Amino acid sequence: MSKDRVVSNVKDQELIKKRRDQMIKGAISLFKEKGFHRTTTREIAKASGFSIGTLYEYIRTKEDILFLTCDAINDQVRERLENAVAMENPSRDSLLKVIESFFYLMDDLQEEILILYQEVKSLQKETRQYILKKERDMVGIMEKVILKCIPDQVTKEEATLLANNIIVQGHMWAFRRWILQKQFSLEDYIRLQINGLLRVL
Amino acid sequence: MSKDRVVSNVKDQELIKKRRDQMIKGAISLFKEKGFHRTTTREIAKASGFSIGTLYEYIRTKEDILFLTCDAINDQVRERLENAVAMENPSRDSLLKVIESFFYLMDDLQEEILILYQEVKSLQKETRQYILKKERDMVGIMEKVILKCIPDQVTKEEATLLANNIIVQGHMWAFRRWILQKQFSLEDYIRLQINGLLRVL
Amino acid sequence: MSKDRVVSNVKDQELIKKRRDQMIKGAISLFKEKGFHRTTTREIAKASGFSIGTLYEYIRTKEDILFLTCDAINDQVRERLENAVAMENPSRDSLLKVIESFFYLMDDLQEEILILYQEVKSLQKETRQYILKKERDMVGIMEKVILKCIPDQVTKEEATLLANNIIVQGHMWAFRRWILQKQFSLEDYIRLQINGLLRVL
Amino acid sequence: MSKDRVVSNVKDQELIKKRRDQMIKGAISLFKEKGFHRTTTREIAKASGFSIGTLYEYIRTKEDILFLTCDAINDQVRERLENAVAMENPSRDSLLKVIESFFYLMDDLQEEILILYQEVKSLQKETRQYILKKERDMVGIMEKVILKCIPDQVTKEEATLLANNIIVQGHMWAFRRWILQKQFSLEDYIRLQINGLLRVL
DNA sequence: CATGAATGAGGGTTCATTCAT
DNA sequence: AATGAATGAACCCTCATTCAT
Repeated sequence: MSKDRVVSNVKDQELIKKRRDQMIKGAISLFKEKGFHRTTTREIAKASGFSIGTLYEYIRTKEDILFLTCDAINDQVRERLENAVAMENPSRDSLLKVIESFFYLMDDLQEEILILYQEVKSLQKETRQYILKKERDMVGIMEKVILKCIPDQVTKEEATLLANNIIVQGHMWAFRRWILQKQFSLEDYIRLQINGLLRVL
Repeated sequence: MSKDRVVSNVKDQELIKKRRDQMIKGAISLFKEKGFHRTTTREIAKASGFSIGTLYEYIRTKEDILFLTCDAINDQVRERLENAVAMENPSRDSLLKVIESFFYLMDDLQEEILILYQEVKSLQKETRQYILKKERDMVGIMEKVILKCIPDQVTKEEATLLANNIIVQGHMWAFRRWILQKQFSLEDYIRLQINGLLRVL
Repeated sequence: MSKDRVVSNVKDQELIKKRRDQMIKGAISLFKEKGFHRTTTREIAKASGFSIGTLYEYIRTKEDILFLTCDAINDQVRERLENAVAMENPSRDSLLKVIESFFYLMDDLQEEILILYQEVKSLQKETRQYILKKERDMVGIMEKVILKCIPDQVTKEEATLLANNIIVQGHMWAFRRWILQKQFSLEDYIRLQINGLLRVL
Repeated sequence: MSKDRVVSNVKDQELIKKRRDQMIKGAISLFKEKGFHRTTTREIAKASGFSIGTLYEYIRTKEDILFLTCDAINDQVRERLENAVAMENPSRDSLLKVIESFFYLMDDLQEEILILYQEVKSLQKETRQYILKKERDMVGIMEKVILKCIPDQVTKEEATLLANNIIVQGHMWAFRRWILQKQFSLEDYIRLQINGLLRVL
């Protein structure tokens, strides 16, 4: 399990999950507000509803919190993307539906996406690569959907790039909101981007 | 002048420019390596070739260094983009040339782009907005090129989005290199992205 | 409570009192020796018997220490003055006794008085005024004693000035000791000053 | 000469005097505002109208400035007191005139007196004693006036104490202005204090 | 398991002083 | 004699982490 990368003094696995969920929730809201480096472990403990001592019963270092947080965000995105994918049968139209869902998802998780973009670099190499691996998996999912839905229109290579493009177009709604969300409504943004993609597909 | 947002004790304007250039150079190389927060002012001073006391003769706070650095990166990108733009007469082909140049430019300034993506959020609101304004200007340049080169193919709205897409496609070559640069050579990446855009244009 | 003007991370109120008492004791001995500005927080921590980190668990800024110190000195003087006052019934003689006690008290707290004279100005305006208010209260006590003991010999105005004179005559034994204590023994000083006052009273 | 206690690189004695006068003027206005420790040498240089480099041509250390300043204040007080004394022939009345003049003088030099009270302690032992010696001389002057004017009413001892009392009553108009000047006009203060003294004399 | 007081390395910043020009 | 850029020791304060209770 991915969470086993973080060591805890506590044995009770259920409790670990419960406490870490509290922790992640607190951390996300703080990281949104002030970023990882400007957030103190004391603040995270407080936002999580327990003491600094207790916090350290469930992690080893502050970086562990960042890892758990990034991982949780990743999982959330992935799960919801997989749900969207599962609902559709392969067809050009369903691909568009998936893309649309993904854009809505990104709108929903804007701040979380921002955290990923800005803080992953603070993870140690090994942990960072673990997170990036998951992101790669996400691209893989999108790529597979593309290849399944429009096998004749794209090469493998093109599908890979397309998957990346689509995902980054979702992300950019979050990380470039200071420019995009001033000029486009979410619906316009989705319509226009899908329009652009349509000509390609 | 943009640099006047940062106060210096030293009066000699030329010297200020010289020292700040040293500073920016040192800071960029350190920020690349360990990010803004993990870099100490002492390290920056050393990398710049002078003492910590001297460093603080040319800035007021550590954040000033980040601002100067981001601003310098921005200027560099902008200048080179403007050069590329200036070389071409308006035509569909020349638009492609500009895009290509931009992608090469992004390849060249990968690490600098990464700094922008990851550290701008550490600036104070006002300063951050100053930097973002410049980024908006950059989009404006690209948008204008599009509208000049292919006025009949795109609406104003589409041009705006296209400009953003192109720029972010350039950026992603930098910030997603862990995935893209494993699967594509720069030339392939450019070719494929431009191919995709061709169908749109 | 006056001490609540200073914020602490620690919750245990008794511990706060204990640690701050250690702190004040250490600070006084250092301020006596080298003054507020030449004393470092590390020295205060050391003199208090704990680490710099612990020091800052009980205060927010170095100035807080000065405030706590001044306030503690003030309280000490006041308490002992009130004790002296409480022991006497109103009469001309008892007024003299109170004055005498006050002079002995000043001899006892010479160095502390010096700290007040020299460092209060380093407090922020608001805090300084809080301390000065307490000093005004002290004058009020003395004034009341005068008015009670010799109501027929002095107007309200004269009592006010007299109270101030007496208090400053006490203080000057401390802050002019380099001249007074070379020429007078404490007993002589008290005798002579009271003699002078006698003619007035 | 007292000023020779401070070493200068510059030879021209007149220039030294001129520059140091500028310096003292600047320093006094800054010390009034923020005290010795919170004033930087750069600020003093600027307020004096020359560069930090020039400042250090005329002194050796920051403390030298404090010394020169205290000494200048002392001299000013002394000179004006001596003038007042010189104008009178010995008599009980002229003593009162001198005292009155002294009080007016203290009102005039309030802030300067405050500087003396709060900053002299920052001088090195030897220098401090030099300043205190001058203050002792001032007491001597007052004492002599008393003994000359009312030789039959006071013993030598009483005269000494009286001189100190008068001087401190003058000073307290400055250092306790936060309480006295709220309740008394200068004229009332002088009248009342002299009234008190009258009964003694 | 939970708590929170204690720790001290380390960070940003200041400023008296020097010295080459 | 005047200048002001350069220096670095030293200061205040923070905060991740530990550990006794």
